[in-house]
Amino acid sequence: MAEAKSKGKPYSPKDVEAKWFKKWADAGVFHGDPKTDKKPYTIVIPPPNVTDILHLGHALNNTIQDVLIRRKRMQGFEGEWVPGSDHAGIATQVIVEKRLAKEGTTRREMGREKFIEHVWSWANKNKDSILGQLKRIGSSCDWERTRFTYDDDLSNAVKEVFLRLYEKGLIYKGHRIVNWCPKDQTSISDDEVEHKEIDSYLWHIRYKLKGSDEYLTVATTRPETMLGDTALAVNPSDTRYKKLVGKTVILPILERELPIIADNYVDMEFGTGVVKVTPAHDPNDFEIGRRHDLEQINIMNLDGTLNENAGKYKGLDRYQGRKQLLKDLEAKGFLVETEKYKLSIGIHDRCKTVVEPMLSEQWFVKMKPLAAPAIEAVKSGKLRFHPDHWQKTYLHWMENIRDWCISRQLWWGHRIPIYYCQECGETIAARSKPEMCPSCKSNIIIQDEDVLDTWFSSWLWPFSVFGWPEETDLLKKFYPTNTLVTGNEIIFLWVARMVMAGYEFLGELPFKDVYIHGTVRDADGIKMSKSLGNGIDPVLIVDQYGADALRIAMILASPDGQDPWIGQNSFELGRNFNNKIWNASRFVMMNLEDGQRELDTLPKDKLILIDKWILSRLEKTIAAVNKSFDNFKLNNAAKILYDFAWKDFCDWYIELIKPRLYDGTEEEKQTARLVAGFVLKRILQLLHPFVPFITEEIHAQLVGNEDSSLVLSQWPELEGDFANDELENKLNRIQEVVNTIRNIRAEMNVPPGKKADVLIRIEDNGLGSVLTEYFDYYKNLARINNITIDAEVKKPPMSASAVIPGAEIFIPLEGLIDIEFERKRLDKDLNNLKNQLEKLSKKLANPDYLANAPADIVEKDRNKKVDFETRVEKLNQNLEQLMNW
RNA sequence: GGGCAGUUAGCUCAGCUGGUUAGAGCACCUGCCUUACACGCAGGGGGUCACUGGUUCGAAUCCAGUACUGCCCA
Repeated sequence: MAEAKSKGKPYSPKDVEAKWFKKWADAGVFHGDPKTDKKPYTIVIPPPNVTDILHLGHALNNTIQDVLIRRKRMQGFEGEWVPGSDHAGIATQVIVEKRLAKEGTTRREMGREKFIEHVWSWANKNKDSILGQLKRIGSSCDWERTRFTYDDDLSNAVKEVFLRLYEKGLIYKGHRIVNWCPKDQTSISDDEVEHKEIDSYLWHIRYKLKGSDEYLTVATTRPETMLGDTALAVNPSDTRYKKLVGKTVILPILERELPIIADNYVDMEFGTGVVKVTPAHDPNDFEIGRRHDLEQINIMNLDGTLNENAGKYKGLDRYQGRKQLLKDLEAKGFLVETEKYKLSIGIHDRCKTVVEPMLSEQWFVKMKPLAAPAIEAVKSGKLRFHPDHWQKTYLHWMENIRDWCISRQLWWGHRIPIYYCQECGETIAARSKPEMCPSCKSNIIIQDEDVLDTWFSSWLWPFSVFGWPEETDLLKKFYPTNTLVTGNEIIFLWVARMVMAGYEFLGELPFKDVYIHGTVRDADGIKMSKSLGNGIDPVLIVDQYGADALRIAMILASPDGQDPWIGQNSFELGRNFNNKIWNASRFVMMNLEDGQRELDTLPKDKLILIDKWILSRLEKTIAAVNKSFDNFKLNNAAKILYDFAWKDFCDWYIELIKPRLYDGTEEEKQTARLVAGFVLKRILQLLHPFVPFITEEIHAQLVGNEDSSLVLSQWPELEGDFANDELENKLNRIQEVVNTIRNIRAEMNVPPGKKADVLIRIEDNGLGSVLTEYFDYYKNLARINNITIDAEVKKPPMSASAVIPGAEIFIPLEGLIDIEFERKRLDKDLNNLKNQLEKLSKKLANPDYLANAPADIVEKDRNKKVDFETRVEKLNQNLEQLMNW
């Protein structure tokens, strides 16, 4: 098999991209100037975790930010896009610990200081990789202002915030049931717990009533916690158990005595209506315990094994203990039933360990007071989500906000700025370690061992990156930021908290628009992530297809707020598009004489229909693209440009100007060149935010000057007087004729090399004159030899025909025509038309329709009907004639 | 259990405030290396718009309900 040959050379992104990124960086065009008079447009990057390198999900996130800010720079804004990364407390520590385990050591063996050093080197390595990846996809960040959530100045902000909230009484330390991860041995916040439904059991266990042979049966999903039971509870209005309240039961195995109490929390319908109460191991039981002043018995060690309170089960892991306990219960006749049950369990989102509700002393932030302005911001429309339905999610969370557990029993993170006097027990909040205790003057002072939740630094990101709490120039110029671009999974964890922090510490919201994009999935619809192993490194795609291909493909594949499915051929689409633009530009440049670099001038009095048409299309395209941007519909904007560039400009305009460029007069040539250059330049500008490298390269070649950059050029303006429907319609008629002839030729198998004669019988004089006037321009598109356009045209024998609105087209095909085939073709058209006509006739015969529908719609349908009727008639005639051949 | 999305061609998706002959890309079929582009050009096949009701002269589009899918919260 002969290999398909390619004549031209396809666009090769490699050198172009490296060259331009360096030029931009050297010129400092991404470095926002706080002293400028220009209006700022600020974005802070959602700092990627240093746990790992980036995948395509991040590529989408950052491409969107880049597209937005590049356009704004072109519109004359001072752009400032702050890049950086997040130390990602637990996540990073977990990963480093895993690696240590492989090397046969642990962090405890290593010690705090050495371990932290270790994590730093890991973090630094990934930080560099991440920034490198961002650069490779073309991110126009301010690389001189890269930040890390664990940097000194950002840590300063964290301390400041903690102390302010502490002084305000919004941070408190409390004994609470928290989500405990036995594997990482730290508390985690509610928002770090994933809920999952699993198949489990409901165990029915009976407790003996003291001084009686009666038993009470309790149903539980976590039988091992019974070792910490301190009561049984029933609903006070449950008549079944009313008389038992106040009595005592004997806890099986451990044989402790437990009171029977009444509490409204108990659901009479669930299980037997009797519940065991374990205040130290369940949040609801904790509350019951508080109300009834019950003892709290902790039966578990921090690693999830059972402690001395568990009696003979001491030392067993929680699940081993459960197994053993159930065996014993069964042996002694306490286990009365094992029922299959669907259970929802909490899992630590970072390490996937089942979370244990555990009583412990932790630091919390009171959230209610912080939420109020953050709710108001959305309700009043100052803060907008795109797509806007996400505001419902945000508001629901905000309105049901719970206190935030911020302490973590980790080493990697901001140490809590709280000190304890070892002599008198005084708690001291301070920026640094106090010399002596303010109350007893002791100098034996130690700092709280715990660190802060990683989000306690992230929620300050929009201002901590600019040096807050210092009142820096940067802060004044670039805060509040404009747009936050992120995924929906961190609306609570991050977005909502940033809004609260913005209002609390700066008195102003941190951003005005929140653009929520979908989560990238692979070709099988599986969410892309490094831990699942289906995460693709964007750099691999850049190497293969180019950054521009990656970018435009990701945008085109990302429906509005929905999850995009990204497979290999997604990127081919982008590469092909870039290649198309490249070649179209090469064509235009080939035809622009070397000295002729005028891209902003139009010879308005020399324009012909074709030129006016593309300018009209251009103007409408600019308007539509702007509208899409304003509504944060980037996918739509990209699609509009894709279609305009490929279909209108390449497929039609370029083809339609070839006759002028090849055979026209000097003036005609010049007009075509000027318009082509004018439109091409604007295509490049409009596309530049999406595909910055290739557009910059073409533009430089076009103007013959590598210093003239698109980055700070103007975003195309509407000229205002080009858009013209009537004129577009005229060109559409020409396109229809060309399409129809092409169709006939293809269906009748006319060889492409053979030019045909065409006869057109026109009814509509307007159409006739357009077709006549522009024949020279479109004749090659339809491969026409001679044309006859006249109202009196007679259908030649042995010709194929087609009927379009206002005209009939005949192509004599002596020797080529297959009459049977032609009959079938016409039949198909005829049937199609007849169906349409029938529907339309019914509609127009309906008096209700005529009475209610707007006049212009009815008028349109009437015209359509007339057109259908004449076309049916003509098709019939043509069919009849076929019979006579 | 509550909430939020979604269900349109084999696949991934457009289709705005109801009136189009329901579109695109990929895949598929046919013909073409036509001096910008085979990463291309031209043509073609393919959809009872999840289902059931309702509103309306008219519904892929609005309303209600049902089913299924995904996500979030409890």
